[in-house]
Amino acid sequence: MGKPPCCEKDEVKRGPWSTEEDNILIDYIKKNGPGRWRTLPKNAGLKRCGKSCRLRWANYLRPDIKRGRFSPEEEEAIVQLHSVLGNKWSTIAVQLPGRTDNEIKNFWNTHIKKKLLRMGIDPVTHAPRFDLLDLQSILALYSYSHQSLPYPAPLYGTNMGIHPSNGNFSNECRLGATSLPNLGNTSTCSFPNFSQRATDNAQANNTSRMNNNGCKKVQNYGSSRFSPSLPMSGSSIALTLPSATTTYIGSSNIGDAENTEGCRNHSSVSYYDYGNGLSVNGLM
DNA sequence: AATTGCGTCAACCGCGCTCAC
DNA sequence: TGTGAGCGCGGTTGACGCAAT
Repeated sequence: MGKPPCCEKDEVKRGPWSTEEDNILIDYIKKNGPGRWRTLPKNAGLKRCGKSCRLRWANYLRPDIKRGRFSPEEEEAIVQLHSVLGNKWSTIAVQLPGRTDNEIKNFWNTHIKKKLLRMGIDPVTHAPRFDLLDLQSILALYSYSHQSLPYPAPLYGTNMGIHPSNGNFSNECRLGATSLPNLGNTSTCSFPNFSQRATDNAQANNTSRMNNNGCKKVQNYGSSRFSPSLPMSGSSIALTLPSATTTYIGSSNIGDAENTEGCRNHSSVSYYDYGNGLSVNGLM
């Protein structure tokens, strides 16, 4: 025997809620508390399905709901939680006070999912997908020379950093870049929601490479003259750079992004030639 | 000014789980 | 133990507003 419908469809109002209906529901729940949704509409005098009442309360009328845009911190938290929990929106919502599962789900589907796809990251597995990448995005995937990335790599909102084993500045431009310099003239690279991982901060603090603003500088390589070949075979991509010039970032922008105290959360990076052959292994 | 395309998000739908009887 | 009510969850839809043409 199938489950009967929760309410007779021709006897209930559907569609957007009016202010009057909202007020009736709020007043009723203030007096009686939430719950008993099936009988609530009749008791409150609403021509709505109980399910609709519960949804309206849970996703919109509840007093503890935080409205407005998601902060970069919330966005990154959602991505990280999703990489562990998958589409468990209600579980994810527990970690984000004031946000509803529906709101997070919508934000994921309309913003984050598309963003990850643009970055060449599979929004389901959170693994890199080279078949999703355009050329510039592929160029964002590189590591130290001939060194495998520690996959599953940090896939989002990461940044230039310090080599995890020797503390030297990294030439690593991890996943998280949404754009690389246009091949040819431009020499900037944008990173959304730039944030330093705790481990990198700790290592960075051991260095003395600070700019005048007290912001950390990070060695990087880049590519106003970058014209690599992209042989793709098997499980690796090799990027070959044309020259072997090592330099530190001259701009303080990267320092701004790295510094967690007193520096702007700027997110642009200047690129300089670094040299050496770089490879990304263990992918695909 | 009108039309079209796209992004956003509130609301709906169906399924599955839990628990009381 | 079986059944059904109650509820929560995740997927999907569609109305609306804005930007581009």
